[in-house]
Amino acid sequence: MTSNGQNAALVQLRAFLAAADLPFESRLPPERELSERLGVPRPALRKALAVLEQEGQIWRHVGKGTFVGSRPLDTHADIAAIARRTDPAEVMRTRLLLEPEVAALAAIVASPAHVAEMRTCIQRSRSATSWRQYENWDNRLHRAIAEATRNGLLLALLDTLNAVRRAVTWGRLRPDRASPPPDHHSFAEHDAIVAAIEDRDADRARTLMREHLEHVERNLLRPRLS
Amino acid sequence: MTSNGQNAALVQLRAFLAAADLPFESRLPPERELSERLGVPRPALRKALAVLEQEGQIWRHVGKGTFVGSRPLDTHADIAAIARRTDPAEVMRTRLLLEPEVAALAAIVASPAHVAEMRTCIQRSRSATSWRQYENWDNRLHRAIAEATRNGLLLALLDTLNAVRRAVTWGRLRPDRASPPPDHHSFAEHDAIVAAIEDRDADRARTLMREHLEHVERNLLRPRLS
DNA sequence: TCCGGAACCAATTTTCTATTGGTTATCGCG
DNA sequence: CGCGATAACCAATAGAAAATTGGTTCCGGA
Repeated sequence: MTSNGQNAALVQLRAFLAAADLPFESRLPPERELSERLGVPRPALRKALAVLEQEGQIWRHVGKGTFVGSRPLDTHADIAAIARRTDPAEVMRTRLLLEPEVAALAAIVASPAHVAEMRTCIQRSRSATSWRQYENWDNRLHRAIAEATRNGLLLALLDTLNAVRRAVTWGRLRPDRASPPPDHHSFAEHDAIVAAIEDRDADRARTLMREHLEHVERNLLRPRLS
Repeated sequence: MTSNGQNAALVQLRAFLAAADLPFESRLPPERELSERLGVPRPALRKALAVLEQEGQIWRHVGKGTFVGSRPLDTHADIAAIARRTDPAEVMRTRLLLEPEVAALAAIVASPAHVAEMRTCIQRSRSATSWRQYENWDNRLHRAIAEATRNGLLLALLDTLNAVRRAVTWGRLRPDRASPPPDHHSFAEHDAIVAAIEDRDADRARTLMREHLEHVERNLLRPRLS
């Protein structure tokens, strides 16, 4: 029992791949054509292909074909598509996971100019005359903290997160009549976070940011009381 | 000059919109059909539509149609654009910020099926016969951990991060001759991380993931010694 | 001069067809 | 019976063709 038809198929397939020396991500012939070219029945060829796929050398997909290399994970960073498959709670949980760490990192590497930018945002948010204005400056503040990390990639990811958040929250906007009360919890919390960053106290910045977002989350669930 | 044909068109269009009471983002009839229904010539209707568009009540696009509400801002995060403005070090710092928290969250909410998936990836990575195969299963493992958080948005962000990482690292691939040695540091570290997740020990999972990535980072800077 | 009508243009969606990996049924051979 | 090859069929995908739609141009008539 040195070789049956199926093992022969695997050997021939390996030989074919070695001989072809295909570049990465390139497509190899469809199964029907390949089975004919190698003189191997399709079921046997499929088993051989399954082995190679298990080994991670190729990947296949119905309607697309068989490709060399590893299956490309979805690179479609389409905001709308993401927003369709998520919800406000998930957005909040993601912010809660990300932003405390961002604040901690900002505390380590932020420059005085960054801190000044944060202070400006806080001041503008305090003098906002509508919820829309307030939210605008609140967003700018959180982005300023992200900028302070001096990590463009991280910033891009947070921008994506924010775009999704806007897309998800779309439609259920606060009535633009009133404005945030002077004792709104966020004001003091924003101050404390920026102070921690200025003090280079990463742990405190992280904790305060987490608590701040938890308060925001609570207000989201029970929005209309002020 | 109380009303000419064009003003009449605007009035009729407003009446139509009020009567229809269309939900947000919904499409209204194409111009040709609408002009016939309202008994208004198309040029006049178009001017009326232009007014409404100027007012921000509707938006239009060739081939798509006319819609109620405000034009959705097309924010498709372009992987290539991000990759151009970053570098491997930044990618690593971002992973170091994100993935420990992801591991901690996974430890809290992962299901046995998720853990089994991780174990499979580890096993496959151990039996890899080339660095490419190893990296493939390493990626799948890290993604399995992200999936275990049951947070689709977080998963999408990590996929974006990975796409950027690939784009940045592109070209400088390890030679595919050798294979990872059996005592490669990642094997034991992967095992420990998944064990911590299975034990629902979030703190341990976070710490182990951070240490693991720090080792990976060190190996990236001084790559060819094994 | 100005507006309505029609034809035309370009971007987009929709529809149809061909392709492709995956599955199932059937037959042949040992 | 068991195993595998052949063929037919299925579902997902890509690609081309056709239809749709907002925008533009041109011309005739009031």
